Amino acid sequence: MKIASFNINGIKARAQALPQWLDEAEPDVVVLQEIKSIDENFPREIFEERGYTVETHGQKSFNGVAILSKLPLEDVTRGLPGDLPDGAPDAQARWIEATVMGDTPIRVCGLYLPNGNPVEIENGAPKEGGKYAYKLSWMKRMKARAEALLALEEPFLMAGDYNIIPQDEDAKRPEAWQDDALARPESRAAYREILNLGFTDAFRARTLGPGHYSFWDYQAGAWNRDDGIRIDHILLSPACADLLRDCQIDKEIRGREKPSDHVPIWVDLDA
DNA sequence: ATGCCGCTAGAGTAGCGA
Repeated sequence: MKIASFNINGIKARAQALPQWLDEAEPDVVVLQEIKSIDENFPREIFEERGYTVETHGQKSFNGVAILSKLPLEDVTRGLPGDLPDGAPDAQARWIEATVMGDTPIRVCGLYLPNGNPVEIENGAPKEGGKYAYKLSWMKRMKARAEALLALEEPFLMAGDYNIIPQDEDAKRPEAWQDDALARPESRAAYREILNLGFTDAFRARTLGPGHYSFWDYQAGAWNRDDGIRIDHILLSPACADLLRDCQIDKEIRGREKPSDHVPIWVDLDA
């Protein structure tokens, strides 16, 4: 079973490039981020005519996640459990889950983790109500959700745009990112807290060393200089890691016409 | 030091987010 993650940076803008990649890569399941569309406006037909079931969790203008699947989906849920630190509900559409009913059912979580910039520190702590505090509090909620799913002892994975550069080797120019919300120590620590629950970074289970990226900024000729960062990840639960056959980043997509600034990452599971 | 892109509002550019 091939499961992919792709931050498409706007479904309308990717109406050509996304179906072209789908037809070539033929994933069974895809989690999408930044659909930037309300559910009613999502062009379901493009995917349904290719045999995909479509489940969206969108909002106006920003964010928005979705799951496409050629296999039946069960128990679809939308939104990351938990509220904002002040108790208000989280209005941002960044999380969707479904169980993919293949030979071995796999719970798939699609996520769009907050970017977190600008970093605002007040009295040595992330400023309350700021974007960086939101990112870190969201990661705490994600950790809680991961713990709840681990307790079920069933294979699952969490795939998406994590907006986290895990280590310096995951950036062409790590010094340029050291104070950024994607790489700051608090961000990396929160990511490791989740990882240390027992997850496997699927890509790093197969490929070591520098020079592997999933995002290249549109600005400053980043793609032409291969000035990228690895921020799209697929974390596997222990039972799911046992099923891993392969994990790849489809880098060449970035050099095509009207590309997203991210490229797809996928796993092949023996499931 | 810097080069972009997608979205919305609402009429040309401007602001936001990333």
